[in-house]
Amino acid sequence: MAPPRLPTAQKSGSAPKAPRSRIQKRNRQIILDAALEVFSTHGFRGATLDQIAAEAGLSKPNLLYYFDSKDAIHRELLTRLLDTWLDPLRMMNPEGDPQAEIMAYMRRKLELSRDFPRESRLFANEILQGAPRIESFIRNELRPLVDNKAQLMASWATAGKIARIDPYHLIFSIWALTQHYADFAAQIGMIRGDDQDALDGAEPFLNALYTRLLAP
Amino acid sequence: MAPPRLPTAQKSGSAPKAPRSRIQKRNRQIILDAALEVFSTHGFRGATLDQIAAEAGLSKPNLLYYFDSKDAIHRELLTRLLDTWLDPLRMMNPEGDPQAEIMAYMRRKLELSRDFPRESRLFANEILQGAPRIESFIRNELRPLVDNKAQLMASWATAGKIARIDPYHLIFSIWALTQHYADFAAQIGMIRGDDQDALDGAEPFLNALYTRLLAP
DNA sequence: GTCTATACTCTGATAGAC
DNA sequence: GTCTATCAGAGTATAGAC
Repeated sequence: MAPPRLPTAQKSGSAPKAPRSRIQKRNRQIILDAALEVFSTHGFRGATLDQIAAEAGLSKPNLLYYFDSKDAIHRELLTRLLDTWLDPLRMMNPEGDPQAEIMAYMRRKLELSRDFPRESRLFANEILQGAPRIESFIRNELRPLVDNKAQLMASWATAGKIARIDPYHLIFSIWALTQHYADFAAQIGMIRGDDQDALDGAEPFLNALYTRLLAP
Repeated sequence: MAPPRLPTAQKSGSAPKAPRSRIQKRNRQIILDAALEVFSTHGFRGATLDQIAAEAGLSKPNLLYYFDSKDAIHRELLTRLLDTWLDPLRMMNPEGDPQAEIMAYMRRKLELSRDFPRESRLFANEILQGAPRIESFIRNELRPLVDNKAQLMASWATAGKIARIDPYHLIFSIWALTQHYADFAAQIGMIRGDDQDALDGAEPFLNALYTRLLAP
């Protein structure tokens, strides 16, 4: 029951890495899995190589044989994460049915929280720290995309296809409501029980919420 | 323009502390302010006494003259925070108008995010780390209160005073939407600009959202 | 490729002069 | 009450045997 995994980042601009054997790939992946667990819980500075090594079942120097430094491990995780992070919003189709498109975006984000809660917490940790490592990503990639989709939603509102609500806050609300189930899972688990039930109830609730909010 | 401050925790059960001079109180408060800034950004383990000392304008040994340890500073901040954290939900009045009571709760939470964003991030950091230090608070204080108010809201729904929606997810949604503006302020600032505008638009949006959601 | 040993820095905390 | 000096432990990273 291994957790699903984000695709390997393959930025076309990055220099080609040295070829890696199967054992290389395998161990790098084991390390990244362990590091994701630790970084997403404690943040960059709060995490230690000892914890990651213990989680990975490898020795600390062995970690540093596969990655140049603690920072390099963290950077690799962030790169893979950001590569996928924008996909749900990118997929919003200007030609589709406005209400259905927004509902589908919300559901894609909720699925991301369900399938990749650790990645969501890794992202949350970065933002809480002031987003020092991903500021350029937010300004140069996320922001233009948000501006573009906000404009699209504004045009839908003007056309009477959806209610006249602030598109930026609509997007923020989708982020807040979906990511909350991953980022605050510990709290929700202590209140509602650690079963799936809590998350199972989220989808119908959010469906009802956005159905009512978007109706013109 | 000092930020507003949470009231000093005065648990009736705690042992009376030694009397403190004015300079004692003043410096302890300066340290707590600095520590709140650092802990809320980097989490407990990511924060260092050096950072806190620099932020407070005091020497590191001087910090430890006023507090027994790094942990003691952090614990004091959490205690003060939790003491206030439940107030908005506690104030929800079973005798009041259902829709108005829920809207008022949402607004009180939004005000808390506006006035105490660092405290919100301190709390978020704790939850992200799995809530190790506040687990008993969540299980023994927050959970019973949430159960109680959820039951109240369920009765309101049964009586046809509000829409038939899951009361737990309704509460979670209020937490997610209001705290998001404090916890993810860095991201919102990079997308919408660091002005007040972003937060100013939040209240009308959330008013519209919950007005539509709660209507029976 | 993996391990033990270790260098070196950072961090929490203490001692003791003033 | 506040500071300089310093210790002990933890943390990242490297050297070098195997």
